[in-house]
Formats: sequence, C-alpha cells, structure tokens
Amino acid sequence: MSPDPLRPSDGELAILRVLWGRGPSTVRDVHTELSRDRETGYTTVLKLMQIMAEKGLVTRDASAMTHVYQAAVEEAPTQALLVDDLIHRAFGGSARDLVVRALESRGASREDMEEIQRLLDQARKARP
Amino acid sequence: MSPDPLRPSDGELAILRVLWGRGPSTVRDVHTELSRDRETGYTTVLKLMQIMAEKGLVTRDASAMTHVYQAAVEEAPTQALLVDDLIHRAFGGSARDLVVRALESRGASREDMEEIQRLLDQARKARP
DNA sequence: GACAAGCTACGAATCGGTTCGTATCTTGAG
DNA sequence: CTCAAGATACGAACCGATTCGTAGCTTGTC
Repeated sequence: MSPDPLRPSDGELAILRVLWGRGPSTVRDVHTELSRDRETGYTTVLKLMQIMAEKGLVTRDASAMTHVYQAAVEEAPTQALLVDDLIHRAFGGSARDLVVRALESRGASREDMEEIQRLLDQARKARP
Repeated sequence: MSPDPLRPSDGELAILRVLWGRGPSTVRDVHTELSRDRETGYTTVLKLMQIMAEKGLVTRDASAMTHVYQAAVEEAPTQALLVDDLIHRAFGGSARDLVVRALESRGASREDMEEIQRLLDQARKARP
C-alpha cells in the first residue's frame, strides 16, 4: 500500500524548489541557495532534508561522506497537488474561480494572459 | 500601524467559508455546517472562532447570550491572498504557471475554460 | 599522527494550530 | 424556585513543523 501523495510544507517546498532547479545537491548547496532569501541555520536545513528523506520526498546518496540529495517527487505533479488543495480549501472545488483570482492578481501580466490564451486554445482542441 | 493581512489557517478558512456562505452565524450554526464534512467538537469550533475574533478575522456581536459571528475579511481579497501566496511559494512568482497547472487539473471543465476565455478577453480590453 | 574544517546525527526546545475537558453562566420550562 | 439544556471561557494537552546546540565522525594538510 503506497502512502498518500505528500503535501510538502512550506520549508519542504522551499527545499524542493532548490532541488528541482539545481538537480542533485548537497545540504550545503541548498543551504547556500536558501540563504539568499532567508537567514536560516545550516543544521536546520540538514534536519529538514533528513526528515524529507524519511518521508520519501527526497532520496539521498550516502556513499560519500557528503550526502547528495535529489527530489523524489516531480515538480509538475507537486504543483498540481498544491493547486488542487487550494481549489478545494478556498474555492469550493472550482478551478475556474481560482484562475479568476489569479488573473486579477497583480502578478498576471499581459504576456501571461496571452500565454494562457494560447494554452486555452490548445486545451480546447485537445479536449473538444 | 495596521497589522499585515492575515493568512487564515485551514481551520480558519473552513469557518470563514461558512460565514461567507451563511452570513452572520452562531457557533452552533457553523459547527452544524462543518459537521457535514468533518467530525469536530463543538468547543473546538468555539475556541477557534474566539481566536479568530482576537486576530480580527471575524467580529462578534456579544449582546445576546448566544454570540453572533461575522466574517471580518472579505472572500475575494482573502482568496487573492492565498493564491498569491501559493504563486510565490510554489511557482516562483509566476501566475501564469499556476494557471497552467490549474487548467491541467481534472477540475477544469470545458465550460470553465470558456468562462476563463471570456474573462481573458475582458481583461485584455481593460488592460490593453 | 595531529589538527582544523566540514559533515552527519540527534535530542531538545519552541511555535502555531487544533482539540477537548471542565467550569461557569444564562435562560426557559415546570 | 429549581432544574436541565445550551452557551461561553479557559487551561491543558497534543501535533507537526521548525530551529538549533552539541556530539561525534571524515578527510585533507602539515
């Protein structure tokens, strides 16, 4: 029986994003990267990554003294999981309502909208 | 100095959604409504709503013995806050990427897409 | 081989969110 | 008035996530 797909916490997600971006990395790599944004202790990151390994969010190669970690979950499905979660928690299950809010957000530029337009056209053809 | 806008937790959001839907409600109203989905104790909901009142997420009318609570934050801005939060935590700030994932989600029907299409057209006219 | 630097392991403290038991108050029915 | 039902208040426990100090293990350099 495989465990339910895991919902990464805030800290876990931050680490996953580094791993997705950099590929296999050491704790130091991740810590250095995260330190650009937040002040955070080295052993804090280490501990978190150890826990993530236990949970199956990352795998690690411990053959060398300095372990090398790798994301064990893919970016797209994880994002989809989080989006789905929010859709249910805050939008009563309506993906449309979430998209509406996202487009209202100041984060959505004209180019974004054109990109989305294109994706919509594609989706329509694929799913007529 | 007004406090930062509050990010409601899971439980808080569930309660807010009831208040948004029902309008001013008693603890019992909310508890009854929530009990459709989850088994949850009455005093648990009570306590949570008391804390939310302290935080300013809800207001309450305590003039009668049975207090009446009301959402103190609006639905749309709160949703926008949560969407923005997710955009930054999981999508590196790209609203577009979030929308893409949302549209891929099984939750987005053809009608949703058409609705979104319409919204996009509107948005384009408004923001040329 | 001894040391310094860098690494992992791990226990403990903390924190916010959540849950619930219990005490106390209010009110309507009899 | 008395009692039972139902409400609020509040402390305490619990839980998962996070943080960090400290101990102990490698390894490269001299």
